[in-house]
Amino acid sequence: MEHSRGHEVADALGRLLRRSTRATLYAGLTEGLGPAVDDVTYPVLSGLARTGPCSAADLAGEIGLDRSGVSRRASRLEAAGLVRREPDPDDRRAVLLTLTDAGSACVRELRERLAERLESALAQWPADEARIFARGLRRFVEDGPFTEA
Amino acid sequence: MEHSRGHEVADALGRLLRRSTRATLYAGLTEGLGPAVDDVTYPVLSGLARTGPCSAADLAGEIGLDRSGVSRRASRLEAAGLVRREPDPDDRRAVLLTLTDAGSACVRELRERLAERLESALAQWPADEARIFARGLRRFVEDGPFTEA
DNA sequence: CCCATAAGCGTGCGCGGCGCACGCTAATCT
DNA sequence: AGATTAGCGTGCGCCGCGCACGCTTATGGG
Repeated sequence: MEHSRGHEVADALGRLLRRSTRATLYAGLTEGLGPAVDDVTYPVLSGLARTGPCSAADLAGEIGLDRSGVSRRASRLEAAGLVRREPDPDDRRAVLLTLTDAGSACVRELRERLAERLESALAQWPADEARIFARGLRRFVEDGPFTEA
Repeated sequence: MEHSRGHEVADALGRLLRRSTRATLYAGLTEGLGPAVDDVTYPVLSGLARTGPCSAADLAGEIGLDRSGVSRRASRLEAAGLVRREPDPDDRRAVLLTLTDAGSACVRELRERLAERLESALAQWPADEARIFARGLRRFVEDGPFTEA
């Protein structure tokens, strides 16, 4: 078949990922939140909000880059008062990255803004189609071709 | 509402984009196709296949990065015989990037591999859900929050 | 109990891609 | 015809990334 489902998804997915680097979706999203929070540091905040207090190594595995990068980004966020480094009570080598209250508020604000954009993008869709798409996207990410590297 | 549709999509989308950089989806995809074709040059090939012969500037707009980057990537692909630079017959300043036969074959192979991966990921879904998801994703990318930068 | 090995962390370093800006050629406008 | 504009390739500086090193601390074996 000329246009299988796989091809269709592959095509759309490729364009999606490509466009995302252009960052029309994230453009200006971090406006007014200080220079420390941008599209580079955002994954750390977001991931940290998802996992809770967490070592840099574990967080790196979660968001998919090197431990060193996470550590550096965390340092930037720490300087801005959005992330705190706490000693792990169970292991004196380890350091737990934690969101401060300001950090939590920041990620909440960002998620709100992003959700708003997406909401408006989906607003014109047929309701059940939007519902299935949202569910499908979640399922695709969780059970999809990303399981393990 | 605590978990609006927008939040759901935002969450899944963020994880998707983050995971994609980790490239579990694209990992090993370009195996055996020579050193010139990788996840960096792939967008140029893919975009070129979509647009047909095209200037570097236009292609840059299409895939969302700087003209210079496209030009450099094209040079790599040109050296590998996958892309050819042709003078634009209508404008002697302009240069049209074109896929060679080998380039076309290469992008066809890549799309095939990627589609295969996605197909198998979607295979276990309820059929109509997969269908709606695929349609939705396409719609989301084309009409969605990416229109214009 | 003590020493060797391993785990966790931060950081210096080299690599590579990206965007800006320059110089050049060719088209367009007055 | 001269001036301005558009299109192209490329040199340059910047920044993020992954590797590897040194340090501290936990763990396991003699």
